[in-house]
Amino acid sequence: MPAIHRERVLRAATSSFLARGYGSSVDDIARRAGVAKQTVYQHFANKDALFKAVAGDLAKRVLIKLEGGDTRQSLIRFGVEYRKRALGAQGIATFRTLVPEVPRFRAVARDMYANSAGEMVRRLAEFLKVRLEVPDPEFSAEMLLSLLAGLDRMKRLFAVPPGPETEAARAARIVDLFLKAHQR
Amino acid sequence: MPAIHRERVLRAATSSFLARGYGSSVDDIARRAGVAKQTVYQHFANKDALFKAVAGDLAKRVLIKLEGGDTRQSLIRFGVEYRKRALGAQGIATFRTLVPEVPRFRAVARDMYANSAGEMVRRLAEFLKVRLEVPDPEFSAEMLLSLLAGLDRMKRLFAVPPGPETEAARAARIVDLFLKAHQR
DNA sequence: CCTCTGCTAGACTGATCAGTCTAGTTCGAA
DNA sequence: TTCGAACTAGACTGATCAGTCTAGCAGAGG
Repeated sequence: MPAIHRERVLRAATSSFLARGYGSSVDDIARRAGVAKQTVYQHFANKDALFKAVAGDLAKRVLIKLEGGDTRQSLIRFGVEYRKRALGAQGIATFRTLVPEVPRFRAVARDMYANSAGEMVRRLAEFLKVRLEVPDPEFSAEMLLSLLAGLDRMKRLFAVPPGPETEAARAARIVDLFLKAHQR
Repeated sequence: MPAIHRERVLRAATSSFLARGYGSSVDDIARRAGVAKQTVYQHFANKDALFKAVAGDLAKRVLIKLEGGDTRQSLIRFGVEYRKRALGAQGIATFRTLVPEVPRFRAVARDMYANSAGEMVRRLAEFLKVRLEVPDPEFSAEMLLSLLAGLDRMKRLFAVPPGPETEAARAARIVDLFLKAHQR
């Protein structure tokens, strides 16, 4: 089943689901895509299948590369970028859309975690193992990600306005705390 | 408007919302409460009002006291308890229920944050100020809470099975990392 | 005994929505 | 030119649900 409008439907579904959660209607998605409702069903068996396709796409948008150079500077750059994805409007909307539906899509949800945060842990652990010779790199990686997007994500999720600190300053402070905890 | 069955309705609504999110029906809530639908509407103007009442109650269930004694031991006890509330089945269900509805209840959501995580930050900051003479107690408190329930909450939310480490061991490890970062 | 309040059962309205169906149109390839 | 695949508009079915309405019951205070 070759498909001309599949991509168009997928993009529309993504923005519709992000805006209104799983509850957004197939009619709305078709309208946004500028496509007949029937066309949606030509490409996806049902709403659940469409949602899974969207969710799979969304998961991969968090991924970031860790670059070389000075360790502290690399981690700060990484921190700023990670926070931008995880705490930005789209990251938060993704969260709101996916989290409540996890119980109905457990397997997909686990895959999504593995492809996003899980993959970040792996990359970061590798970096820390080489740079800091940490005894348990995976644990340390998880702790750094927790510091970068723990309570701050909660604040965004609960509509709490952010403090005055710049993103760069906050990332630097967090990285410094993390590095201090890993001094010999 | 004195009210015999108000409490009963509220409890039923809590478990219904936790189980199926805001989408659970008023009929279901009435059935769980063993009460006529009309009775629900005698106590709450509409579904939104009922949801807000439930949400307000749920928020306060995270609160924990910090006890005296050895600093490290106090923090570990606190950590274990906090993780139990934040990462336990009910804490996760609460999260799933509230997070997607925040955009429709921004003011309530902010209050809920202030009464739960926000209040924990205040108490913890006070404790750290006295015990560790930390320069920015609020920042440190936020970082400890992030370490305790950052990525691990994500894992629970995305149905990732937890590792083999016991809760006590993990809390201790996290507290030790936190304390190391705050040595003079 | 009477009345008022909180309650009950359950029918009903109007809206939304997933998914189906009909009856076509468009266009490229054979 | 004919065929078929991908598409269109829009009507339709059946289900769910918030919220209203009717009619009536139970029991406590006066």
